[in-house]
Amino acid sequence: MWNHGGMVLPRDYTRQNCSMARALEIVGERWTLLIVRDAFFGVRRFSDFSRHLDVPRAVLTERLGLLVAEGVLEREPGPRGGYLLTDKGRALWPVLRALVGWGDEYCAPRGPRRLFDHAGCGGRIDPDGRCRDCGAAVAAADTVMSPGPGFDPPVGDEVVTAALARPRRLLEPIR
Amino acid sequence: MWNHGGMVLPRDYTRQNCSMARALEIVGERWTLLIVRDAFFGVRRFSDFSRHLDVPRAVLTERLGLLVAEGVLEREPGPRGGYLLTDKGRALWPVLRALVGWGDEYCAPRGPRRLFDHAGCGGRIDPDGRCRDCGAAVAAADTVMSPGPGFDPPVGDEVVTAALARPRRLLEPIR
DNA sequence: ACGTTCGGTTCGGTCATTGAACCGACATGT
DNA sequence: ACATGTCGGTTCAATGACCGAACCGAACGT
Repeated sequence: MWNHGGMVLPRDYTRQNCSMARALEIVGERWTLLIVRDAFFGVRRFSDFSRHLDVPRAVLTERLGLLVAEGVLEREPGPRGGYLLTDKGRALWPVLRALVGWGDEYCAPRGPRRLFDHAGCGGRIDPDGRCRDCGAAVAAADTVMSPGPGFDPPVGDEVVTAALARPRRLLEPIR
Repeated sequence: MWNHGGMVLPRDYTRQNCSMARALEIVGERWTLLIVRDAFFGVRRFSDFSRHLDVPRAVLTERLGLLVAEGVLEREPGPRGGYLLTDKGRALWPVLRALVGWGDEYCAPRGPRRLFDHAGCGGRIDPDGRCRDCGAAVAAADTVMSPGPGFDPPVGDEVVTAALARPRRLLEPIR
């Protein structure tokens, strides 16, 4: 393995002299952003990430460890504590929102799969993160996510999949 | 190889029922977002991407081919035509801006490496893409990028690296 | 005409990812 | 007490992706 605890110049985006390259060293690997997305959706436990994402558990172990080491997630105290987003992790919300917005516009012929509304006033949230009604920049914690027209009803009976089929406030734990 | 020209359900983020997973199928692989970033910076030619990113040329060939196949880039006509961002590609700018903003805030102790200003009125552009002075949402084509306090002066003498050390308007070709 | 650059392709070695099996600690049921 | 299941991982062999270097024909510079 390449990193974990040692020096923190992994891959070799290093020479790029660009903050995006640094950011991608942390969240640019396969599965990582999907793990962070699930954390925004309220997933906190190893087994829930594993079942919902269907990622190999060895990879999940490595990614969660890296995200904790980089300060994106933190471990809940206790023997079987979950993984929670830190401030640094919650600051990734604009990145995820922008990616979802792009995917909705160009990769979702039946329209958005998930809609994001401002919990305060109920207005739809624009692609750039502003409430269409009150104009405020809306944080993840004030965002309510509901299934959109492109949403496919889930087939499995997992707790996580089922929970995401109903309107939910972001960051609220699923269990 | 897994895709290229055939059906378009590569990897297996497929079951995720989320536009972000679809987006990551296109731009989530190693190097891809850095290639797109360079395209915003005005890079158009295979050899310039290759030199500036120091990516293996076989990988660059594959990534450029995939981005063209997905409609993010298009090929300039002619024998040695460059790679240009399409509308779909230019729509990725908010994603890159958000990533750069996050990296600047959490991975750049000496401050931002690149500053983004509104070409119209000269105001700094906020992390969410608005001009601090005039309040408008600024498109990439109206953005001027300059070196910031965290910028390290380049060592090499490549055309691309040298060009990025001076203020430049995004999407303007480097040569 | 000649060397150089461009835009790749091919190749072997290395590294990462995958799916499956395995594991101890803990909880639950009977 | 005992069995059975869940949780949070680790280990392993096989596959796939990536890397660096070499090679190649077509276009360009002079």
